[in-house]
Amino acid sequence: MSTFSTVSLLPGLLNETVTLRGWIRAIRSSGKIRFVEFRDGSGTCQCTVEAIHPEAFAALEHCGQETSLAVTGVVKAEPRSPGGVEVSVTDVSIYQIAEEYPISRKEHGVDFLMQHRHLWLRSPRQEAILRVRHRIISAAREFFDLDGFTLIDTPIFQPGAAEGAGTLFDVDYFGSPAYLAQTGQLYLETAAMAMGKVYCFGPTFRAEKSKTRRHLTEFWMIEPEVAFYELEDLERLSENFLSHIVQSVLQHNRADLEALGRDVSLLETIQAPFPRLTYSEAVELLHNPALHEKLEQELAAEQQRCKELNQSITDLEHQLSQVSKAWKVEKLKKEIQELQDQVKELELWISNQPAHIEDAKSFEWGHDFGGDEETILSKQFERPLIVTEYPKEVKAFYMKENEADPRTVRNLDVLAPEGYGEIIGGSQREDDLDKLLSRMQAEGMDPEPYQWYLDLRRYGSVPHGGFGLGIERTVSWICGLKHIRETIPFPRLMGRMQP
RNA sequence: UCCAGCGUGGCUCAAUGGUAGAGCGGGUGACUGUUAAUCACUAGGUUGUAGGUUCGAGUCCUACCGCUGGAGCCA
Repeated sequence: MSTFSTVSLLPGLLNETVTLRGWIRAIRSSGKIRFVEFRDGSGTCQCTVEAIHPEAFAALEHCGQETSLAVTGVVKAEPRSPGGVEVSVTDVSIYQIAEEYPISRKEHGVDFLMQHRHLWLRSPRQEAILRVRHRIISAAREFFDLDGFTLIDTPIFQPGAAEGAGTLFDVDYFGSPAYLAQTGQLYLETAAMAMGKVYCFGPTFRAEKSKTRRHLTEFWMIEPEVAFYELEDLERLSENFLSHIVQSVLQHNRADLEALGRDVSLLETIQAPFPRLTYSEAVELLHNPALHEKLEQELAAEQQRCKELNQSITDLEHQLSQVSKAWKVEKLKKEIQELQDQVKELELWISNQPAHIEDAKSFEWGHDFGGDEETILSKQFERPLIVTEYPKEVKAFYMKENEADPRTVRNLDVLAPEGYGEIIGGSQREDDLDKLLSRMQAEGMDPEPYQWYLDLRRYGSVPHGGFGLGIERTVSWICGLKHIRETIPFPRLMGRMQP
């Protein structure tokens, strides 16, 4: 047999002899037959090796989890196999025998898994997330590519700050200071003046000391920038863009989402148009007594649910005291553990919520929304929420002033549903040279290093704008994850660089 | 940076201040349909580090280190 097949192709190869190359996810032995849970990156299938093939049978004698091997055998429809298909193996060729693979099929702690991230990636859950991540990225690029955008790569070493300087990673660039990119935007604006519709996709770096479930120090961002686009155009672009991504994932990765336990019905509603609020309307909503009442009711309902969960735990513990079979005890213990985790999460939410409600009531126009305000606002809608026209003071210098209300700028944030927070931030850009200069002056910025950027306002300035989508927060939302660390193969977090 | 919790075998966890244990994983053996297989046997420990209290410390106290959760910070 000179050609190789993959697990994903097996349903189309019934009764044919195939050779697969991959790894042992698990192996069980039952006297004269061995069952190999075989994975090759394209999928998982069960392989059986019977003692009537003595060489193949013996070859698997001492093979542990993650042993690499090639198997040859006949593909059979088999209802007793988990996937409905299995390979009846006649030949086995071992690449390498793996001994004592550290990640067992039982539960592990976060620290241990993060230290073994390079091996953790082989687990079914991580595979599913990686596939969804890939789909999100390819759908995002497909959306722009089909709409006449040109990909422009912007530099990662940058001479200065586009955002707050306190959050830049500085590097020594042959004796001169340089910084890792926080955004490709300024460069992308120049490219939009050349190509009209452009986007960049690359890693960005933030030195924020944020130790939360939604912050990475290195994350990937895809940023479109379009000449002649104004705020309303950006709103439409963002909702069509997100809808396309979500629908693409639903079309291609439904099995992955289900493996992750994602409530897919919540994603099916994600279609343009999205709800829109101006910042001022959002502040009014936060002050609305009807909202406060709704939040109070929600709090009471969750407190009730917490009580019910505690009751269930008590019931299970009672059952536990009457059960003696080892496997049943294990099962009950696990159920109890899961409920206890839920209660913990719920109690945390319940303890934070009164302060969040107070924050909403006392929120003053002019401040930026914190995570709690974002969560409250986004939870009032099933679809992502577009919030526009924030106060000038809390936003970046390059954002275009709003003519109708000069206290605000022509920007937009898109907040993901279910409390996943801001996934898109962007704006129409200030295209008037004098206004841009006076804005920079007001921020205490030296215009000298930005002359190249200011040239755009000197030579054929036009209205334009763009936004950035954070890939990892999008993955987190679409997969329904609790923590952003699982959204990227090798997360860089405050205080964690290994492996 | 602040607050809280946790550090016990490779992993996940037990252990009133009084002889450190279990499950999984590893090893050996049994079993021709397993699904986290099952059953029997077996090896594996300076309880994060350094001090202190005590007749006696995994357990109490102090400091440090590490991790987790949260707060703050944050296109």
